[in-house]
Amino acid sequence: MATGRTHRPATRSRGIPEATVARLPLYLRALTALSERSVPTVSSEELAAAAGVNSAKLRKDFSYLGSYGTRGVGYDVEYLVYQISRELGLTQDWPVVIVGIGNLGAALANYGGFASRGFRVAALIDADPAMAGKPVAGIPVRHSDDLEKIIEDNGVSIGVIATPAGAAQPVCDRLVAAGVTSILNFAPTVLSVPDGVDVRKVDLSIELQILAFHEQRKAGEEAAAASDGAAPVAASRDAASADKGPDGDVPAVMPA
Amino acid sequence: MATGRTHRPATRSRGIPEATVARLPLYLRALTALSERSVPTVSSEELAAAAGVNSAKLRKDFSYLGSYGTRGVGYDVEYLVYQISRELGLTQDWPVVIVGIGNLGAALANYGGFASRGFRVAALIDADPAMAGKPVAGIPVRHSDDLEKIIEDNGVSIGVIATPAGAAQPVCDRLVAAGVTSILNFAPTVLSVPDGVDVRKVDLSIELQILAFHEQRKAGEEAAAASDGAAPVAASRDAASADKGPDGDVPAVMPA
DNA sequence: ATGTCTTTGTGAACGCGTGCACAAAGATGG
DNA sequence: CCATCTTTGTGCACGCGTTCACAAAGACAT
Repeated sequence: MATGRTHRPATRSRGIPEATVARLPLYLRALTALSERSVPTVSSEELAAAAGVNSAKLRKDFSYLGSYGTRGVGYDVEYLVYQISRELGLTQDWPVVIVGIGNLGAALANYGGFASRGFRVAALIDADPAMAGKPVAGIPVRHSDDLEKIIEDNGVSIGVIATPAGAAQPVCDRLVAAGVTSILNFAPTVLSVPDGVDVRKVDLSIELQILAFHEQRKAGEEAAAASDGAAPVAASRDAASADKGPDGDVPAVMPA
Repeated sequence: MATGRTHRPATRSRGIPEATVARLPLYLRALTALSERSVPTVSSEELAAAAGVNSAKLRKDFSYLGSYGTRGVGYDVEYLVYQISRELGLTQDWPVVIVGIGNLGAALANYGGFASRGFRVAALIDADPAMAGKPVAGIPVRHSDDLEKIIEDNGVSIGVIATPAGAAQPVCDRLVAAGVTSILNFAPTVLSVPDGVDVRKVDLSIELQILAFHEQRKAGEEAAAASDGAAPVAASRDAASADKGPDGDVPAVMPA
């Protein structure tokens, strides 16, 4: 049990590095698990292992929040859960709208982790009139004509876009015009937004392509040194395609 | 934005920086759009705008691949599409398995962008016997008993985990043991894998929490304009959170 | 009280990624 | 062939993030 604390209100709490912010939810998840197991305190080493990061990094991350640990003991789990929750803004309620109730949108609406931590699905919105009124995850779908009104009535500041690529930018513009200032974009498009609006994107296709790159590299390393210079452009494809066979998909354009 | 993770010290991917690799799919998408509009060449400035990045960054990224541009003109679109595709390993076919066919898994299976670029859903796998044989996105679901056999028969090296959190690590272990070396994890858990296996994670909850942090910060800055003047910068955070109104689930541990 | 032992918090060094700014390369026109 | 103009490719400097390593802080035993 943690004892006497001389915690000052963290004089430098402004300016938490972005990389640290991105890890706070990870720590919070690990801490919540510990809390449910009624673990009173945890060391940076243990918590770091649970969160899958380096312990020095974790300690430095926490140092941006303040001095919340006790030397020789570790961190009080409950206290830290609260501090991180507060820092992330999870002690308040965030109404969220999901726009585009297709396969993905429906899956997101059903996602349990949504409501678990301060986020509340205020409305599901779709452009298809046939969807209107139909309940998804227990919430009736609203037509996109009502988008602005829904945003305003519920004080929504976070929007999730799960529309097809072509509809994403128009939807985004409407969301922003209606007052949304944070957007989570699942559509495979680059959104352009005015200053002051945050956009984060989740892109399955990009993630897979990054994995494919590393996968190819691994395969190429095993298959000995297939020297692949930059100059011999034409037939450098033999590198790692042993079982490839013909593919008629290669662009014929090959400038000299 | 999805956050990539788990990189061992040796991240020298033939000299291409990780940050560059992560942007290549973005360039590829923009280039494909240009290609479909039969645009023959594009300048770094134009392409950068389309991809939502800085033009200097784009040129530096391309410089890691080689000298594929023509000064005074720009880049040949078709040629660049091919070069990037090859670099990312998209000129070959990547069989992929999706494990966990719930709401999310089904949505992923239906996702069009999957097959569009070298990725082929080799199998859908679920632990629920009632799901077995049932077609999802035109593909019959297989039971997880057959996981190892499916991996081996199809030469799968990329696995997608869309199971509940509790099942993710065991599934991951089985995938890795069966030969999978790249994993895309949608379950809200930190996966531990042996060296040589790449893991990328996509976590809706984390993305929302990051947005919430920035959202709270924006709200706090507006309120700071009408500040009382007692504690202008640092301690205003405590005051700001105190005015968040009643929220019932604050941990009791609240040291003064 | 004093010493020992554990663990935090952080100064400092290092490496990666970004953006600037410009010389070199090549196209284009006369 | 020469001059001019456009755009690439990159050297360089800077800032952020990571990691190391250790002094300081506190718990705990004697």
